[in-house]
Amino acid sequence: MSSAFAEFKKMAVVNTLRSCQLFTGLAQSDLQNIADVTVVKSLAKDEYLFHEGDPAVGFYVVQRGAVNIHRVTATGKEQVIHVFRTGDSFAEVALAAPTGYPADARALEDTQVLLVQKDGILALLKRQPELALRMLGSMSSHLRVLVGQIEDLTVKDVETRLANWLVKRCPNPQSEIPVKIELTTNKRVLAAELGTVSETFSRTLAKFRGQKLIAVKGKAVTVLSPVKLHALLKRNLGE
Amino acid sequence: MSSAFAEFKKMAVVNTLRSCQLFTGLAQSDLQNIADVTVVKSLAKDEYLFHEGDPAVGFYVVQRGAVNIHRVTATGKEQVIHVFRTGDSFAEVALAAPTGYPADARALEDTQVLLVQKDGILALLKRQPELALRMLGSMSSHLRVLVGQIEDLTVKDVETRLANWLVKRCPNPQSEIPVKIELTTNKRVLAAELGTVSETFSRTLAKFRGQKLIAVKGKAVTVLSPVKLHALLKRNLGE
DNA sequence: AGGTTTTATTGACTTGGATCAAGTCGCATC
DNA sequence: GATGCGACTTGATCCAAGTCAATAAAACCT
Repeated sequence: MSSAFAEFKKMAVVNTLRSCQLFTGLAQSDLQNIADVTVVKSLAKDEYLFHEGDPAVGFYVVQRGAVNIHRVTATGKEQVIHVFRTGDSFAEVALAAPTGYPADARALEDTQVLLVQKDGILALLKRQPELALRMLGSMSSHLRVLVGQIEDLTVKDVETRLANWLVKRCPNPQSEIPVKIELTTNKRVLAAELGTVSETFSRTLAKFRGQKLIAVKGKAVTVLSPVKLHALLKRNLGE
Repeated sequence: MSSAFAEFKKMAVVNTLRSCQLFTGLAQSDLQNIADVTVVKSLAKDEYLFHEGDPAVGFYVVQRGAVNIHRVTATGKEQVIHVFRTGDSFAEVALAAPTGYPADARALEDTQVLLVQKDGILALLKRQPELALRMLGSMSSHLRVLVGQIEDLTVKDVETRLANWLVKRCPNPQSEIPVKIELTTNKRVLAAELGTVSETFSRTLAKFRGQKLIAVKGKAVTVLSPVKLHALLKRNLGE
């Protein structure tokens, strides 16, 4: 029975792996090989997955929930680097690192992640150069995100960052049709993701509300006119 | 003769590759294979190597000089992401990316770089999984730098960033012995590297000068007491 | 329902650092 | 040595956004 149950669990893992960007298009046999070196981890809300400096045991794929990657400074301030959600992979940096993880990881809600274990996947990579290229690709896209974020934090103001965030979530930024966006986290976390504090976030929402660009009702933000918000964004970036 | 000359050039390339962090410990034959897919590029001061969005033809190793990686915003402001110098590799992101380069690259002085061509190195990586792992390692260290930089930009003020920059350049931060640091670029570029403008940079130097922590004479900055500067740094980070 | 805690909003105040505007120094070229 | 130009310094001003503080509004209990 234990074996049948194990088979079942492995299938579930394979399915999650397949849905992950990093592994799309891989052959079933490859996915099964990866599943063999993978373990499932459950995290309660606010539980830490790892801390900065912890020895790197592998990288992760989010199966359910959300994981906040951040750094804590000596002053106790928390700088959010990224929030990863279902289907995202993170901490690939672990594979190549002689040192530990470069940041902290904490579950924002009840979460399940797959830990793809370092030793196992490294052995696999040696036999599967294609897979190694994929990992390179995944890390490069994370690099891009970071590069973009550095630009964000230094040159754009909060208004621009929020406008950008909202526009990104509109199916068609050229449209006149209102778009309702349901916030998946509380506003303090969202503010941190945008590199600011909740008060400033609140004020900026209020400003947009005053300009009739959005309407807010609890956790639901409605972009009244995507095209107008998009215009404001372009204006802010433009000159 | 042409063949003998080509051999000589290849040897020079191999030597540069070997001195690059990314390739340390590789077998001579591997290096030669890489050299075969590499071309040398010379850049005059201020010449651009590539622009954001340019199709990625490969990644680079600095043989001589310095390359400034930056982004230019719509407003014309330039945010320095990193300055790479002799022996550094950069734009490895090119290998895995379907899109173009994510930033601009410009020579800060007369510079020579090696272009490791995408197609060639990819074919090589497929045959040499070990090499792929090394590249993963290199990218991960870049990722770490970026993560650190995000923290720097958001959490630390200019005074702290400059103190950190200076302390890093002291052989022994605990020492009482003055250390003379020769600036390799003009102060505007240096200010940009630290995420600020030349005026603020100037003021901060002046502040340190007032506290007798440093002495400035042209392009020579002397840290009068590394241990005192280090103490200030710790104090700033501490609380 | 009523009380308690968490989360959001708004106002008043403060500040780091960017920007604008004068200088000043260094040094190359005629 | 004059002149002119870029690099640097210093002063004055302004603004975005963080902090502190006081509600207000939800969410969560028994």
